[in-house]
Amino acid sequence: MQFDIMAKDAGSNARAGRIETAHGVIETPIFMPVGTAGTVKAVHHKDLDQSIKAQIILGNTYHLYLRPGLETLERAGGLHRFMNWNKPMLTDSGGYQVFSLAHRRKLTPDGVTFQSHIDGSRHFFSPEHAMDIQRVIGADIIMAFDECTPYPCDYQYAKKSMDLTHSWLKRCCNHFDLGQGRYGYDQTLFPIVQGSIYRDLRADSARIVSDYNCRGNAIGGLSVGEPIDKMYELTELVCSILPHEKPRYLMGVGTPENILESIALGIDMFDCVMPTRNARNGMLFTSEGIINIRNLKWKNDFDPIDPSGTIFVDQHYSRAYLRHLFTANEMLGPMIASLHNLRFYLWLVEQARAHIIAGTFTSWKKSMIPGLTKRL
RNA sequence: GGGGGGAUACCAGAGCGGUCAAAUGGAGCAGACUGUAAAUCUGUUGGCGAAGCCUUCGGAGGUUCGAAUCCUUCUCCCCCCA
Repeated sequence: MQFDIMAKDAGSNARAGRIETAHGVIETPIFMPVGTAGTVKAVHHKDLDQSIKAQIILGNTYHLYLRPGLETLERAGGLHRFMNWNKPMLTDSGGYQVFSLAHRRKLTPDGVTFQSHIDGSRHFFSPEHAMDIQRVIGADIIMAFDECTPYPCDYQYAKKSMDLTHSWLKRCCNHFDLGQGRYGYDQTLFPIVQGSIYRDLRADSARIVSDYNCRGNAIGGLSVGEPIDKMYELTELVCSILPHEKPRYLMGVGTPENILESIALGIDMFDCVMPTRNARNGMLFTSEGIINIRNLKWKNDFDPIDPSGTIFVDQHYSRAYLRHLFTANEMLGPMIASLHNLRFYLWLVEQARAHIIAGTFTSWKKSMIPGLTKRL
């Protein structure tokens, strides 16, 4: 994997770059649709590729390990071939499940025992195991196994959690270096900065992570309920410490506004379930404002879903029709909304990139924010 | 023609003398959702309001301190036998 910075914004820390992987190029800043279980929910790969223009998608170690399981993934020749997605892919390590499935896992210095949300069976994940599983899945970029620190969190626990993540990072790197890609192409490991909302912890973590000299770095443990200003403050701090010549990935973020603000702070990569999950729940993001398509006000609105939208569904279907699909619980509704939201997110980062290159990013961002946060 | 059952909020449907503005579903309306246990979850649905007050359980009348609940009658619906 290689990263090149093509342009830097004058008025902020935003940059436009290019990541080259074995499965193709990613132009940054980029948003990565989340495909937890080997599918970006409700979206065909053809649409993901040609209409949404996704450049890289996510998979999840924990979910794929449980289903379909390693044997099937290995026999298939890895997740790329299993799901027939030939572009770049990234897998999360299961570190987020340490947080989101906190009530059904047991954490020890050695690793985490999860109780499956599917059948209740118990499975032990160590940092080494997380590396092995991600080797079998075969994503181009894989993530270190961490504890996504919960919020709120007192200083003592935040420190302990961060130290644990660091000790696991060492084990991840050691184990990762011993292995190799099993399908004939290289994989890259990204470490993850933790430290909750504490500036000194975040700074320590950023320095420690930087020292591993990986080819890209991630910031985790944010957007877990802390005030948004805190998230920006800590992102800015961590970006100032992480190496500038390597891609920075802000995990789990966020709203369209969060993404533009974080690009300005120096983030290159994002992922979030928001465009897909919220789409399935009837929320559409547009440059003019946020639409809750189930609301009565759209019942007889026969205008296109998003007149300035850049995917076929935006002009092809009316708001009234989409509302009808949601009201009637028709599966086409969530499908259309998912196509719309993902294209909007990809369009947004494409625009950000173009404006960084053109030198107009800061003013463009300022002009965009009101429309991104307004409720229609 | 004879016998029986029933009418409850938008719909379906509990309740069968005070703890009932009335269970529970559905539908409706609104909100939430940030490295996906999520096509999920939460709130709300007689009227005005902060507690509280006011009008409701097919219509009319009655019994009672008190009625959605008991009695009389009217209207309408369903079932069975001829």
